[in-house]
Amino acid sequence: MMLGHHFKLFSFVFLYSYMAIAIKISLNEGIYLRDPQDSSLGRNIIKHSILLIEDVGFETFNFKKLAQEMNSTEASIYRYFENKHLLLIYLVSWYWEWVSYLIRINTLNIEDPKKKLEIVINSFVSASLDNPSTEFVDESKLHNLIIAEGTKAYHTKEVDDENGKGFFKTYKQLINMVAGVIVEINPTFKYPYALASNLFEMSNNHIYFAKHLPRLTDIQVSENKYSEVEKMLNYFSAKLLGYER
Amino acid sequence: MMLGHHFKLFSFVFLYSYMAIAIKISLNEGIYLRDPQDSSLGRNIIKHSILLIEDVGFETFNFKKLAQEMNSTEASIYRYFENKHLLLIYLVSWYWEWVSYLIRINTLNIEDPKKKLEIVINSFVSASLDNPSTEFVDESKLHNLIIAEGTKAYHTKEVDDENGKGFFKTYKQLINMVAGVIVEINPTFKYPYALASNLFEMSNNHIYFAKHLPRLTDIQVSENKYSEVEKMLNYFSAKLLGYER
DNA sequence: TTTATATGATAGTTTTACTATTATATAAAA
DNA sequence: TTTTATATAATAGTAAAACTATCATATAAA
Repeated sequence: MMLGHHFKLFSFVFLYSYMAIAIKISLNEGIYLRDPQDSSLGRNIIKHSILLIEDVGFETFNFKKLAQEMNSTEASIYRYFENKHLLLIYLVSWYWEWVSYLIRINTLNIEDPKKKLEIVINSFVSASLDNPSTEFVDESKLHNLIIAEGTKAYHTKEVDDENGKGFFKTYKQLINMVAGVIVEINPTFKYPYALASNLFEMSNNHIYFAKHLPRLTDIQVSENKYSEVEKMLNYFSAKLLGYER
Repeated sequence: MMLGHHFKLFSFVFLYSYMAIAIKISLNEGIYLRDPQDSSLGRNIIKHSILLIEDVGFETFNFKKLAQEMNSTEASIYRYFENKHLLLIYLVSWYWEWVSYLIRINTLNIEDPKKKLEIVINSFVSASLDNPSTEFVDESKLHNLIIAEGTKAYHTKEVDDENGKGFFKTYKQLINMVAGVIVEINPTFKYPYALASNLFEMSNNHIYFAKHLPRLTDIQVSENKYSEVEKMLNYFSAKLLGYER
């Protein structure tokens, strides 16, 4: 039993350091003041900000409440992020990077681009499920946050300035990868980037609509089961790119 | 000359009262404390808030700045709207109502549902152009505001509560009308509401992308000329609903 | 052991988001 | 015409949000 406990602890530590090396998410350094992945306080900021924003909404979320929630201080959080807007960009970027990673590993041995696009769509819709990236990021909660608040990261007056600094590069790379798959399926399709970004945005939008404004969509969701959204996006893609399913 | 002046004034008054009767936009009364259409101060709030939000962005916009801009006081504005969030809902609702109105009058004598959908798409894309609704609402600026800030009206923690109060009814009615056209074109199409809302959101999104994050789209826009967006949306619709263009 | 660095504790400033009060102008009712 | 109701302006104030600054202490690196 003592040995068992010891082993468990060891495997946890191993798992953790493996994760940290293997898929440490690398994000634009301009987003943060100090890399939150490099300290337990930083990881706590990420962890609790996901929970708190999801709970109270981005508008009512602030660093004071976050500090209380994690038993730290406002000033300490300000040493990691200039303001809550940049923290949101960090979280959203994390999500984009995570979805990219999911798509990359799940399409590794896949040749058929139609099958690849199915995996892309499945990753958009259920990036929450399967393997978690790290113990401090709850992917399911993060996905919910993206669905409700994600577009606020780039719908601001600072978008051009921040885009110039490369803050949205991970999103553009993700869309670029998906557009590549679309072109593989149909090289004559005129709107690969628009379709790629639309599939991503539509996925989040219609999950949100199903939950809050159901008359704006046809699909239904129940308890984080998004199979109808997935079916719809696959249907749209097949129709637009001209293949049967 | 005296007569001329008098006549001009008269025609202005006539025009104004005609407008007020003919297309006074009726919006859910819960959105405002006092109907801004009923006083010149109220109309000034609408007029200047559109200009100011478009100029500084919704996050940095506040009632103090708005009051300065229109030579009034913060307290006076608060008698019309509880807070800036409800003012945004008002402006967004106005836009939805205006687009609905445009679609209604422009499809009045049209029989062919495919032609109707083209008019719908044209209204989504260029609701800014053609006839203005009233002299105090700059439709072109309002459209820009919707493109940049529109979805913030319903991406909040209050969405369920406010939806219960009917604040988003005009949006749902608009989408319902468009879904009706879609069903006319193809009665077997499984996602009429999703396609309708997606056409609307996609229109705004890709205009925004073209302006600020061009690598997320394939289309280009120049100086409020959105013909490429229109072409794309028509292409998407035709493909999805299975007809030639 | 020294020194650098991170965090906590505390306090403070400026701006935002309101609320309250009174005065005055204007419109409606008597 | 006078009274009365209502709208707006002017002013002042409060509470919270969004930071910034300082110093003490704990911990890690040199």
